[in-house]
Amino acid sequence: MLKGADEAVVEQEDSASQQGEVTSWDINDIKLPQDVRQIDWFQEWPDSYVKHIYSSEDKNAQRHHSSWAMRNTNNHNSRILKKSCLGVVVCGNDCSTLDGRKIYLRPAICDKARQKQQRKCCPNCNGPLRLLSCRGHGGYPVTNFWRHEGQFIFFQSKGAHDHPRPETKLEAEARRSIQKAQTAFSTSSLRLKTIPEVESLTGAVPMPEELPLLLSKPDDYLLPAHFRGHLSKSSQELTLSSSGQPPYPRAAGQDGGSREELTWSHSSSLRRMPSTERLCGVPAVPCTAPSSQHCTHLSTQHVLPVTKGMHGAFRPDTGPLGDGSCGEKSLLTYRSSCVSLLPYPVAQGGPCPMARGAKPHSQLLEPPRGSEGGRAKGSPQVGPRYCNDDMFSDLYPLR
DNA sequence: AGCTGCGGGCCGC
DNA sequence: GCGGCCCGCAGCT
Repeated sequence: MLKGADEAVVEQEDSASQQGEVTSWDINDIKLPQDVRQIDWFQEWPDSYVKHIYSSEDKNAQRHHSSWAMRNTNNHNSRILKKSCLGVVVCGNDCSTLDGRKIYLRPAICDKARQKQQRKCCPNCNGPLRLLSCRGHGGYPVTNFWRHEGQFIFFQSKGAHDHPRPETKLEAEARRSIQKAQTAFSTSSLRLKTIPEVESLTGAVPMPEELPLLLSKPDDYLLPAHFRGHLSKSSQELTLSSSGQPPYPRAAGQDGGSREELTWSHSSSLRRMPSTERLCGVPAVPCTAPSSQHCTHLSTQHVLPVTKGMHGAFRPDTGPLGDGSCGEKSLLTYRSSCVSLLPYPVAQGGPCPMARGAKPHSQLLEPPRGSEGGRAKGSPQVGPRYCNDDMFSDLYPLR
């Protein structure tokens, strides 16, 4: 089914792939290549017909993470894990926030949770929510395949997402946490209205650091160990939450470079706007009395300077060359639908503009040294080909 | 509560 | 047979 189309695109992808790199494999092959010269940095937003080879040490790959909302699909093959895209939850009213952003929520993975989610209202206008299904693979959802083989984890994507990017998992979790916290807060506020302690909370609506949110699981999206060490816990959390949006432009042709992205991938632009517009048009949670104050707090509180080596958290922390600093300072903020990114320096030809489809500059991703030939001592001591995804996220126009 | 992986089963092609 | 999908279960966070 659809094999003709698949193969055609795969061929295209292959031809655009790295020089000499073996990408002729298919996830269904009985034998997958083990003479891999170069493994990839974890791709948070794989799109189009792409293949990646990750280190088996890569925690994100181990967990089969994706920032797309992918659900497990039974393909009756225990060796190959298959996942299909759930699309994105949009506002049924197609509302826009004050700053023109659209609502792109992450569909819950669990069926029941998703149904429940769709009964909820748009956090912006309280209108109905609508699930925009993914039809990027011949009318069917885009599918991702994962297969562990030897010291590598093979990834293959089939189909090009025909919908905007949803929030990342972390953003969705954070939003839920905020929602819970606010609910709890409003409840306790009512109850404790006259109790002095409450004042410690006020000033405020729960400040981000007061919220039980933001990824208390440091390795949820993993940072290189060296980077982790440089952050306070809260900073880590914030940084991790920013993982989906590395401060680097995405190389043209990344992940097979679907052109469609240019037209629909505006969700990325949700995540960033000038600091002067940092007010929030999108409450992180449905607010009966929307308060941009909350969001302002969030957006300002979640700013942190990020130093060298940070390309988003999707870098193998234990994988080969987890280092690979590209040396750039960035300002990341937590970017829920409510919170925005500061306009950190967008890499223009940034330090890590690498993508399989963007052949040039491969030296940038080469291991600092001693990696000639891509391997050492028989192990895949090679530099992942990417720093990360999203390189052009800033360029996507709002719908 | 929600995410994730697994596997049985059904359906259409 | 293959691919898509639904469902329930179990483990985990």
